Amino acid sequence: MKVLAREGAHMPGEVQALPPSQAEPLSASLEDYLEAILQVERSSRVARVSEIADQLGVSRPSVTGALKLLAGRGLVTHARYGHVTLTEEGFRIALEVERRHLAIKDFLTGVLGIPEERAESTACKLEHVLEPDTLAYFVSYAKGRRR
Amino acid sequence: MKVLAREGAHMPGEVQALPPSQAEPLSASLEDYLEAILQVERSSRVARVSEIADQLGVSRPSVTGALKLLAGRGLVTHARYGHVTLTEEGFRIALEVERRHLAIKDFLTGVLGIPEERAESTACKLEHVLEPDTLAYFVSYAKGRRR
DNA sequence: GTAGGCAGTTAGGTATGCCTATTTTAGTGT
DNA sequence: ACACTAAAATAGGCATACCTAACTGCCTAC
Repeated sequence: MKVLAREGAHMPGEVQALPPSQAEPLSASLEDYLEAILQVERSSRVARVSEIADQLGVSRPSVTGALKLLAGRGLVTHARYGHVTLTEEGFRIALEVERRHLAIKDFLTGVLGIPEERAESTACKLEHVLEPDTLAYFVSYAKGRRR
Repeated sequence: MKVLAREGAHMPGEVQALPPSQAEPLSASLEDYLEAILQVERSSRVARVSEIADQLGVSRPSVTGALKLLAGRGLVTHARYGHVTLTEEGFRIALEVERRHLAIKDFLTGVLGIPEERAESTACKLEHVLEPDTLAYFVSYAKGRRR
């Protein structure tokens, strides 16, 4: 019973000189940063490093580092000592992540009856783990049940 | 809207001179190793490093490394160049992990109708993410539905 | 009894993601 | 104008979890 290779596995076979500008899926962590930036933008108009840090419960240097990666992929704009802005593409992805998050949370509260707060934190984790078409099963089950 | 601190966060506040022999929850990865060892033990009587490596799709050195950690926590017995055996405690945990895995898989296939193979790989990921009492909601929902 | 071969270990390295401590910068108040 | 402060960036580290390459030890076949 052979199990699939791990996600994080290091595959030096096909070397990839350039940084993963596009393509290559975002890590769970970077998705979280995008989602957090979206939320901070909404509540504060402009996103600043410290707000993002507070939102995610990480240190500011961690945010700075993540922003560098996201900027490298063209998902955020971020001038030194300046504000953080989602690019069009970054915004699109952030919305997508948020959509998944809400769908999962709805399932957990609506179908399973898990309390709000627990559903929230669980959704945070599930949203990075469920493949899109797997998530679709959750969504359509919830929908069928509502009908 | 403050989010909880990340799981992997480095918390040097309370220093911990000794290695995490007991206490401290196992990482997802180490749980996977325990589960894999259990399965290999069942199919081969004795677990060997290469079988565990094959089972998980990782290299042999990765297994050796993980075994060192698990042995340090008293969860496996592992003589250099010898067989790997789960201790009583390791066995208990491995069973628990497997139980969670199966419960999740049952939910995915039985309730949501997700196909076997996809349910299997999804369960692998969910099993490390769902808190015990959250999992209980999944289980009891499936049960209520069966009735 | 010894030579190979293969399982297993060690050595060393990469990637991610986080941290603290320290420095730099920009904006503000006087 | 300039000093101060608070935010942000660097520098340097640690933990986890992988990898490849190279070495070691065991066991078997001759």
